[in-house]
Amino acid sequence: MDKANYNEILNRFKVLIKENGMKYTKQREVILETLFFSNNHFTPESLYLLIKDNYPKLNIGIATVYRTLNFLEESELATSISFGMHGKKYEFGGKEHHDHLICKECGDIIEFLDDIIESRQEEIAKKHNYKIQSHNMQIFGVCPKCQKNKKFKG
Amino acid sequence: MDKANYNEILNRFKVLIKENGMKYTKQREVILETLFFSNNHFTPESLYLLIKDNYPKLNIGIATVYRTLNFLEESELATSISFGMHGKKYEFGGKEHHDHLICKECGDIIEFLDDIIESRQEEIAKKHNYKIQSHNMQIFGVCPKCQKNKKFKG
DNA sequence: TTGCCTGCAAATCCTTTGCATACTG
DNA sequence: CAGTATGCAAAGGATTTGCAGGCAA
Repeated sequence: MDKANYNEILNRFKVLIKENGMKYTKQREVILETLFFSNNHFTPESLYLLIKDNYPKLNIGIATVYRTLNFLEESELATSISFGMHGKKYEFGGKEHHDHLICKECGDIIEFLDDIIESRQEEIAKKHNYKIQSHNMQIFGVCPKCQKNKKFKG
Repeated sequence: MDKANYNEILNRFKVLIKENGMKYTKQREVILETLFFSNNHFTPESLYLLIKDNYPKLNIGIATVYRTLNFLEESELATSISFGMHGKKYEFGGKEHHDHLICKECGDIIEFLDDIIESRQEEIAKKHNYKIQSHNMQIFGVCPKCQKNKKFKG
């Protein structure tokens, strides 16, 4: 399932690369692949480290990760969220839109989608004559796990 | 009106300063004052430049602006929002909670508050057993002014 | 073979820190 | 007068850029 889905994404990626007069490289492929399959939120550095781990034979530098993430974001194959504390994180961008519930203690992230909030947002933008492009909402709190830990600590 | 309000804030600020064994300085006062009265969203640098402009006799360094903004934010007298493009911005924090509608072209910001969204957020956090602390929502779009400009350009 | 990509290291940007001096209380 | 705050400049951390060699087309 995921696999089939991925091939579609990979094709879109290849087309984008060709359209931009760029070249298809192993590094670029691996970055997209990791974003897609790990289904996680990465800082450029954490993504870089994971790739080094998973593909020990592949030579990769962090500059390439930055460069590729920027390209992927422009192409809407990656999305970034920036939240105060834990820096800017990227995730695969081809998923359905969703928002984030973030633990301020451990940085853990839960994704959610709420139709009511979505439609209110549209209305608010319309009310102010803004042409809505995207939006981005984060709820910050303490996750159940960290609430427990805090209790034990004091 | 604002003036009376400001005195209250200023008192709170002075108390905070005393409580923390800190000292009341002109620089700190001017930073709070500017945040309060300009009712605007500032990067540390833009705030710094405005103050230099408005108080030519006052000697102020950007390090002090950073230091004071950090203190104000901890004390909840300033709030920051970070949105991808236009960096991290601070605003006076004593206002009622609100969210932001941001123009991606010119960085213009409209504040809004929507009760329905607010209550949905509480419910979502509760559903996931998160202890909610804060949240932060940005809608990105193009403001009416920039929509017009775009038309003329192309 | 051409010219884009890469890793590396240097450069840049933003923010914080160390230090000597200035000022508050 | 003691001890904090300041401005400046240097240090730090994150991201971008320049370059010489490597690889895709």
